[in-house]
Amino acid sequence: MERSIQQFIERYLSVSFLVHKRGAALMKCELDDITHDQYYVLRYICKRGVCTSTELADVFAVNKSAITAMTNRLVEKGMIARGKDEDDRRIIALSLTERGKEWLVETERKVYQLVETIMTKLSHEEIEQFIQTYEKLAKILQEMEEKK
Amino acid sequence: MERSIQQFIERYLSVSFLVHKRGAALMKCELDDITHDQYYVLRYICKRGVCTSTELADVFAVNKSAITAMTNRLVEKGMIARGKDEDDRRIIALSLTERGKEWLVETERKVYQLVETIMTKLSHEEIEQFIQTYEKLAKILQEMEEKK
DNA sequence: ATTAAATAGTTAAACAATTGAACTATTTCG
DNA sequence: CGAAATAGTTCAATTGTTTAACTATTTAAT
Repeated sequence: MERSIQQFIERYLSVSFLVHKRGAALMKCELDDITHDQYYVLRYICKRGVCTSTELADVFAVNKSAITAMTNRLVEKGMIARGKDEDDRRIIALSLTERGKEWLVETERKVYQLVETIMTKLSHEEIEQFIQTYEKLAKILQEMEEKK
Repeated sequence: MERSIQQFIERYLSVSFLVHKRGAALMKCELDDITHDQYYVLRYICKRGVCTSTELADVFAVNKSAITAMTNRLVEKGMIARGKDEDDRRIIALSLTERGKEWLVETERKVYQLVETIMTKLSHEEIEQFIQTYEKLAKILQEMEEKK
């Protein structure tokens, strides 16, 4: 293995886990009663409008039963609702409740503010480049999973 | 809030969680019997040679009791050992056992190989830039926590 | 048209990661 | 000395996760 690649890997492994952990810890302060993971599920459902357990399991790369447990908690908290699909009665359609929508709008405001205070310490060019590469990585990982 | 910053934040939130989740899922395949989180703790202890619970709790931004639980599991698995500090008898010195060292060497080989197949789809310049920005973020997050 | 296979989701048992509060043991310092 | 600070553990509770077995429904092959 090439020497420089090896150093990249070492640096990447060291830094990526830390940023995720510390980022989650900071974010948690803004997420009253909802966990970090639950926040991302709510975000995803909001963006899609309606979605299924199977889709969530695919996107977040976990088993469907993990999604069942998670959505149970979100239903209990009044953030999402389970609906029916008339075309295929096996399907449960997940969507945000009014309360869920309100909570998310309010929380996004706080989270955006937090992320902004961090991002504005970098130049626009640097952020743009960073996110572009991040998006490439996401695409590569998705393709790798599809191959399996 | 500036329009472009807002878009950056949206893209960053969407992509960062996914890459972490999917990356962890892929990595899991290489980590026989050890979890993703445990792997990073072993890596950290290895890099430091010897370290304490308090240090781990600070670095990974969790409570000390989370570290106690985790190190208990790693001790049970024979990967780390608890030692004594002669100067200060409150301190427990954590270090890798021989078995832990061997496991880590073998696993790093596999993990590096995995990360390499992903990284080599990007240019050296792009990787370098990406990791540099990542390291800046880590530093910013650390400073924010120290202020609190 | 009937039946076998595939798909969507749930349940239950088990484990890992985490928090928070209460606790022990040790050290530091006014 | 005695109070405060520090290092770590314990315990109860919650969350996220996997795996295997399960129900209900749809698709597809003969």
